[in-house]
Amino acid sequence: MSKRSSPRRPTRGRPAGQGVTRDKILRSAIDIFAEHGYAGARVDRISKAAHSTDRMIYYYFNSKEDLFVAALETIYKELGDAEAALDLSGLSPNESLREIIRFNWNHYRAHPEMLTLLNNENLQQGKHVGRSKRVKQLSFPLLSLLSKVLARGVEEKMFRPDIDAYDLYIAICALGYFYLSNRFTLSAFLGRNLMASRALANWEVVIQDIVVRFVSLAPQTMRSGAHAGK
Amino acid sequence: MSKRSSPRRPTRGRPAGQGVTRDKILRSAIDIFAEHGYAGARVDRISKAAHSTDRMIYYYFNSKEDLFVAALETIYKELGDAEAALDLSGLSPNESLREIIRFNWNHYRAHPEMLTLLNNENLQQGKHVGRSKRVKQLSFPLLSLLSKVLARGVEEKMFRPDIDAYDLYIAICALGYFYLSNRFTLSAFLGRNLMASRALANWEVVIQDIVVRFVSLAPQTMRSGAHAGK
Amino acid sequence: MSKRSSPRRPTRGRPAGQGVTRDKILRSAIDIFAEHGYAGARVDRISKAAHSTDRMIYYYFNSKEDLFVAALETIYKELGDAEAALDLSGLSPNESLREIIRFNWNHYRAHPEMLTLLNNENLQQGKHVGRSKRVKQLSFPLLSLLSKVLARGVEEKMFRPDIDAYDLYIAICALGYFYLSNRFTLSAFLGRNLMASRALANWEVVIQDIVVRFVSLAPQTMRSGAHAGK
Amino acid sequence: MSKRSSPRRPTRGRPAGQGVTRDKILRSAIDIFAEHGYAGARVDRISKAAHSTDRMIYYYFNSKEDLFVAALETIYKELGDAEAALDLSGLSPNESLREIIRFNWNHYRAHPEMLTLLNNENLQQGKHVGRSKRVKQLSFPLLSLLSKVLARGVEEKMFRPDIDAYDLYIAICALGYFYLSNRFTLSAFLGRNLMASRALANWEVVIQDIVVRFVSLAPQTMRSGAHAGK
DNA sequence: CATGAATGAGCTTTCATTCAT
DNA sequence: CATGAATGAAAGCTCATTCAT
Repeated sequence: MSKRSSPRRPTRGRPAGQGVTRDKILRSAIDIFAEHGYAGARVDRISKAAHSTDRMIYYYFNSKEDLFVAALETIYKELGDAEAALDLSGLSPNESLREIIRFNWNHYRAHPEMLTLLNNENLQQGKHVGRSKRVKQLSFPLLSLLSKVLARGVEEKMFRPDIDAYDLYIAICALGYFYLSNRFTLSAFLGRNLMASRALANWEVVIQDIVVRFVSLAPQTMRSGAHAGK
Repeated sequence: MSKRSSPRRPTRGRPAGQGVTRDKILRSAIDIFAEHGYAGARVDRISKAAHSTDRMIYYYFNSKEDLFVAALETIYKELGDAEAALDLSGLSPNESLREIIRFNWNHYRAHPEMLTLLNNENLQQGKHVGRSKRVKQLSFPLLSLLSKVLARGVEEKMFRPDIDAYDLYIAICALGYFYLSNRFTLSAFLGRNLMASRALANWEVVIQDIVVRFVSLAPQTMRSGAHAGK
Repeated sequence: MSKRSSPRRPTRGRPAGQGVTRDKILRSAIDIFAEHGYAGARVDRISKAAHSTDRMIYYYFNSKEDLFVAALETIYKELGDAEAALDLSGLSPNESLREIIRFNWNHYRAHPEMLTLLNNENLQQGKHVGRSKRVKQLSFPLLSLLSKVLARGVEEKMFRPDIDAYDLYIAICALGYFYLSNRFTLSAFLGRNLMASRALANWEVVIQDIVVRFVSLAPQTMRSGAHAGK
Repeated sequence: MSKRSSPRRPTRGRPAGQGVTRDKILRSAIDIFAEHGYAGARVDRISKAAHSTDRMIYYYFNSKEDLFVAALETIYKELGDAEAALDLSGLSPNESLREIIRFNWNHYRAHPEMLTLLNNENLQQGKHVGRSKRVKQLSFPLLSLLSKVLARGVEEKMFRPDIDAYDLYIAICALGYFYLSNRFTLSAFLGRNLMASRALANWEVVIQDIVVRFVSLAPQTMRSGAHAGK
C-alpha cells in the first residue's frame, strides 16, 4: 500500500531548522487524532492546524495511518521519558507507591490526548502497537520501578508477598485512566462533575488509599495518612 | 439478536413482523459502531449487516447521529435491565459486594460493544448522553444497591464508615472496564495475553480482592486461592 | 407514468366540506412553487404547509407535475376572473387604457406568486400550458377589452390606427411584470429600492405615460395628466 | 466557448492549457443553470457537459452555489464588456436611442441564458448579486450612455426634459426582456409564435417606437414601415 | 375515503491520495 | 527539498413515489 521503499525519506536528527514542519504536523496530528479519533480526524484538518498542507503530510509520513503510528510512538516515547525521570530515592516503599500513583495520575491529567489515542488504538485492536518497531523498543521504567518497590516492601514486612507487579500496575492505571477517560458519561450518570478540582483531588487520594490497602500487610489508619501525604 | 419490539413510530404492534427491520438495523448499528467507532462506521455497512438499505436507516432513525444515540440508549437500557435482575437476597455484605463486582465484570465481558460505544461517547465529550431524554430517565439500580450493601456492612461493623458509594462504584467499574477496554495495548506492553481464560479469572479475583480490602474495617484472610494459580 | 386511468379520482363540485384538504394543498403548492420554483419545491414542504401529508398530494393530484399544472391553472383562472370583473363603462378610451394598465399592475403586485410561477413555466418551455386543456379553455377578457378600447380610440380620432392590440397588450404586461419580477437584480444594479412605495407609485404613472403616448395620435401634456388621474 | 483565462486559484497562467477545465465547467454551468434553473440543475449534468467530473467542480468552485455565483458574474461581466464596446459616435440622440435599444434587444436574443439566470437570481431574491464583490465592482456603461444621450436630446430640444434615465433604462429592458423571457406562455395565450423572425423584427421596431415616442418632445412621423409589414 | 409504511434512485459533497515538476 | 494541481471512490443524505390496506 504505502511506499515504504521510497529512498528520499526525511530522517530524524538532521541539521537544526530541518523538520520543523514535520514536527508541527506531528503535534497537530496528536491533537486532532485525540480530538476526533482516527477515522474522525481529517488529513486536511491536521495540515491546517500545522499551518502546512496535506501534501506535506504525505511527504513526511507517507499515509494517514503511518502518521497515526508516529503519533502513538511519540506519546509512548514521552511517557517513557517522563517515567525515567521519576526519582524515588529516599522514599519508603509506602511513599514510593504513593509517588508512583501520583505520577501516573498526573501524567494522564497533563496528557489527555494519551487517553483518546490509546482508546483508538484499542478500538483498532492494537494493530499499530503490534507492528511498530519503535514501540517495541521502548522501555517503560515504571513497571520495573514498581517491581522493585514491591520487593522492598515485602522485604521490610510492609507489603504482602503475593502481589503481582503487573496486576498492581494495571490496577493503578485503571483507577486513574478510567476516571478521566470516561469523565463525560460518568459525570452524566452520577450527576456529579468529576472534573471539579475537589473531585480530582479526592480521587487521587482514593486511588492511593485503595492501592496501599491492597498491598499492605497490616491494616492501617488509611485516610489520615492519605491526606497527610498531600 | 433479540427482538424487542419497541413501540416507536413505524411499528404500532399490529401487523406481525413490523419493526423487525428497525430492530435489525439497531443491532447492526451497535455492532458496527462498536467495531469502528462513530466516524469509522459507515452507514451502508450498517444497513448491509442488517440486510436492509441505507434508506431504511434514515426512515427509522433520521440520521447517523440519531442512530448512534439509539444505540447508546439501547445498551444503557440493557445494562439497567440486567442490573435490576440482580438478586442479593441472603448474601452477607461481603458476599454482596463480591457478587456486584462479578456482575459488573461479567456484563463488560458479555457486552464488549458497550466499552467501545462508551469510549466513543466520551470521545465526543458525552454530547449525546447529555441530550438524550431516554438516557436521563434510566435508572441504574446497581448504584443504589451498592449504597445499601455499604450501609449494611457499616451497620454490621464490617465496612469502614467513610466510604463514598460513588467512589466505590467508579473504582469497581474502572478496574473491570480498563482491563478489557485497553486489553490490546496492555497485552502488547506487558507481553502477556490478558484475555487468556486464566488471566481473566485471576483479574476477577483481583478486583474483588482490591475492593473488599478497600472497604473492610478489619484485615482479613484473603482468598489465597486467587493468587495460587499464578 | 402517472395512472391517469385511476377510476376513483376525486372530482370537483362535491358536497361541501369535501376537498378542503385538496384546496389547502393547492394553496400551499402555489406558495411553495412560487417561492422555490418547480425543482426547488419539495413535495413534503408543500404537504407540511398544508398541514397534510405527502401521500395526500398523490391522492389528489397524482404527481408533483400534475400539482404544478393545477397551480398554474388556478392562477390563470383567478386572473381571468379578475379581468372579467373589470368595468370600463363610462370611461373614455384614454381613461379605459389607464384603467387597464392600473388593473394589470395591481394584479401583479397583489399576486407576486404569479410572476415566479410563470417564470418557471417559461423555464420549462411552457410545456404545461401547452398541454393543459383547462388553460386552453380559459378566456382572457382583458385582451378583447383592449381591442375594443383601441378601436374606440381610433374611431374617436384619439388613437393611432396602426396599433396592434397584441403588441399593446405585451407592452403593458412587460412594463409591469419585468419591474416586479426583476426587482432584486434591478435594485442591486441601480442602487435604488424599486419596492419603496414612492418608486412603485411612480412606475405606475410611467407605464401609463409610456403606453398612452404610444397610442395617442396627438401629442399631449402627459405628465400632468398622469398625476391628475391618481 | 471562449477561453478567458481567469487569474483564479488553480491557474496562474503558467503551464499552457491550465484552466481549460475550469472554463469548460463554467460554460456548462451557465448552460445547465439556464436550462434547468438552480435547483433543477444537477451537478453531474454540468460536469458531464463539461467532459469533466463532479469532483472538479468542487475543486474549482467549492460548491454548487459558488458555481452559480461564478456563472452570474460571468454573464454580467460579458454584458458589461459588450456595452463598453457600443459606439454611438456620429449618431443623433434619436439614432443613439434606437441603437441602444437594438443593442439591448440583440444582447438578450444572443444570450438567452441571461434571462433564465437572472430569473433564477430573482427567484432567490437576489441573494447572490447582493453578496458578490465582483458583481458590485462591475460597471454598466449602458446606463451612463443613456444618461448622456438623454441630456443631449434635451439640449437639442428633441427630448422631454422630465425623463428619468433609470426609468427609461428599465422600460427598455422590460420591453425586450419580458417578450423573450415569457415567450412560451405568451405564445400559448396569444396563439401566435412570438419567435417567428417577422414577429421578432416587428417587436424590435415596436420597442423603439414606444421608447422614442416616450421621450420625444414633438410628435413625429413614425417609421411607418414598422407596421407596414403586418 | 383516506392513510401509514416502505423504498429505488439519485443528490451534493468529502476523503485520502497521487501526479508531475 | 518541497509543493501546486488534480482526482477516484465513496460518504451521508434527500427526493418523489408506490405498496398495501
